[in-house]
Amino acid sequence: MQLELGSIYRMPDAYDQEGGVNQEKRFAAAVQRYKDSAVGDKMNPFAEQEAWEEHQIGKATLKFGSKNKKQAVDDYQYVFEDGIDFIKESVMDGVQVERHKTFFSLDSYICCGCYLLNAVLILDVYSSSMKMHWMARLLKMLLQNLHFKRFKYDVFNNFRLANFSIAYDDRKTLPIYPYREELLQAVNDHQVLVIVGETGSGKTTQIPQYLHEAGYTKHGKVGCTQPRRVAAMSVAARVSQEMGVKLGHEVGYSIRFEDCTSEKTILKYMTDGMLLREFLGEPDLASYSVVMVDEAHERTLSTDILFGLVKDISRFRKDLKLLISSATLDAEKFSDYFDSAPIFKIPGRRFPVDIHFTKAPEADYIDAAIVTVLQIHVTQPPGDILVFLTGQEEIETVDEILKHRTRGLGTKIAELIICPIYANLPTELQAKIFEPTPEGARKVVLATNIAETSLTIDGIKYVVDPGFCKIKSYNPRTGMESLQINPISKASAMQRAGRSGRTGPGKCFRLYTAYNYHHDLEDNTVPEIQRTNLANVVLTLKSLGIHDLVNFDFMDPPPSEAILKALELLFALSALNSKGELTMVGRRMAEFPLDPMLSKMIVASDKYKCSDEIISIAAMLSVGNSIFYRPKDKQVHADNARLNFHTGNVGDHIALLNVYNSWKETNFSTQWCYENYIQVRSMKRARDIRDQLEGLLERVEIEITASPNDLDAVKKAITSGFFHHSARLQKTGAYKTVKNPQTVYIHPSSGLAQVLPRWVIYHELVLTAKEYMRQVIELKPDWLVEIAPHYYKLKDVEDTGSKKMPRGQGRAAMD
DNA sequence: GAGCACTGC
Repeated sequence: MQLELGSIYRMPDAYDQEGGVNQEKRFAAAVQRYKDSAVGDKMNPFAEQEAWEEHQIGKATLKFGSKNKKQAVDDYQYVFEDGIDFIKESVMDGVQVERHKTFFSLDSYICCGCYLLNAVLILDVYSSSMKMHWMARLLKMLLQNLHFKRFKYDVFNNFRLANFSIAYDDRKTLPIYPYREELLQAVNDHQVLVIVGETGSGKTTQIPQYLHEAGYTKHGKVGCTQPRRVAAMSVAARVSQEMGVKLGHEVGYSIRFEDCTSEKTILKYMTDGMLLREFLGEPDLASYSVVMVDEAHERTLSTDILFGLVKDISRFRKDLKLLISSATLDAEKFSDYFDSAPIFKIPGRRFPVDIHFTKAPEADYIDAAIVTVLQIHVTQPPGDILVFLTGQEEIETVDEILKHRTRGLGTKIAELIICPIYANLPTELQAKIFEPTPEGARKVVLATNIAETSLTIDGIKYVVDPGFCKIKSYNPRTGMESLQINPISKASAMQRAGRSGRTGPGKCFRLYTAYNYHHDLEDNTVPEIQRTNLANVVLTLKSLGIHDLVNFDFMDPPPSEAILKALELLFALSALNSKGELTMVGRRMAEFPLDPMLSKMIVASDKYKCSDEIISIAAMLSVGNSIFYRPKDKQVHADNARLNFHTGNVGDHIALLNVYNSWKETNFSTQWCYENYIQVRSMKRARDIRDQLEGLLERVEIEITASPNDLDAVKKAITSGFFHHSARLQKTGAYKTVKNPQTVYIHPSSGLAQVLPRWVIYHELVLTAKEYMRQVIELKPDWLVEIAPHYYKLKDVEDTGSKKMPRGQGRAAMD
């Protein structure tokens, strides 16, 4: 199909008033090149738009009724014998989509154009007529895609140049713009405002600018929090472009490891956790005139704590304006919490999404998902598919089965490109999902929850939602965490469905019945604060001078048992005194952005002269369990590589230290990581954390000292933080925790899993198939009494059962 | 001898 020049040029939005004539010439040249290229004819960048228009026309004539029903049934004629019967139940309406579709089409066109032609030229043509918003999106898309790396520089240059001339006008086309005056009036009249802004409304980028234009930045900053680092960075970058200032000057962002602000900064985007940290240094947020908590509906731990804090300070700082921005579903809850604050609604931009449920419940959602994918592939028009699964293992299984089944069908069906994506997947493999789908093929993205909020994939038209996800929960009684598969909430289901309506009208296939949806799913996911270990939260609040935690004004209070457990722990770590006040130790601990037990371990390392080793261990532990890479087909090699760091049965903490130090010796070599089955990304993170901790040591006046030949010193420092995570070997080969006795096991991935020392200290308890201790070191029982005499008495650690120990066990390296 | 959703400081 030929590219229709006029179809672009007639669109008023794409037309630049002043530069029109020049633009036209340049554009014509670009298009000529496009036509000259061999591949030019193969693409129809506007297919998507045409399909959409067709759909809209169809909608106008068909409307509802029996005719509509019939079509839905026709759509899903079975191709496979065991096909799944879907019923279209509802349509999630798109909002304000009139002309914006143009730009969706344009950027996918340009994307192809960059790839096949000349990035600079095409962008040059469009740069002054294209909406900033799509420009930013496009840029993101280009940078994310490995194929486009070499265009980075040029695109960026054009992007910048383009901005100066068009920034202001473009802002006027966002859906929020007509509400500008009304919004500013509302902010003026009320101290707290709940803003309901759907995706694409422009609230995150525009509201802080409106406030700045209205003079709110004269006496303080406008701060805007985001739940994720990338969001804070990219939004700040966009706003600085729109305002025509350099990033880090008037507009900046602040995230961990990276403070891109200066004294000039008046619009500051940051992660929610970062604002929480700022509270510690500035408990009344005196330097802010407005705080906007964005994406509040996500209810991250930090957001929830921020709510309590900002609500509190708004009582005595009447000049501080609060904006809470959230998705539609729970706006009233936010309003109630903030003393009936008014709700301000702003429409967004999204295409309509048809929602289909299964007629009958599906017993096996994995199988149902596979069948649905194939059904879509065979019966539905082009468009990529996104399948939500719960974890790596499921993704690998579905990947295999899909490959197997499509191979069986041979050339009868079009090519199906399968792309797995989950957070622990190495970055270079993740990039695959952003590659454009070749003509005639269809892409299936198998994703975890990462695709629900954290990353968006263009071109997704169909979403398959089995209705499950893995959720972490915490049992305060046993101190055990578990990661289990749970049904998702309605809010989550809506979010997943919406993922198909980003670049055109979409369809969502839910692998559960409409009855299940309405009757069995919770409205919202239980907020994190109610299912997590609160030790760190309590320490933070205590260091802010908040003493009465049980009566702290949480929007959804955590279980009081969890608070008491946290208080107990902090007392045992001597971070709190018997009156519940912060001690000197506690004050030092609060400086570290770590779990209190890790912080205590660092503070204690001063005494044992091994702070150098301890901060490496703390950094490695806080990266989590994603250090070692263990692909399915090379498990034996990976396990051997891991055991190399464990010679002498030194314990997992020391093994982690060995990993870090070996990596450091290679001058942080990437190659070394590959050779040893270690995740580069995790190691870099560990290095960043370690650097930060090193800086903080100075702040709490702990000298950096190393005791390379005294592992006992290191283990004693660890014990100082983790003494209540002690366990003793039983006759059966299981362990029993010393306080609050329960039966636990060493995790098979531990270097000590075959050794079974008599006494161990563990880093964490995780409930999976069994109650497992993850990251274990051996311990001399007298240390417990020596290090924590207030917690252990001699009788607790008497080795009464030692003679009955099974032969060959309980004799580890330390004898 | 088993299995690590996702963020954030």
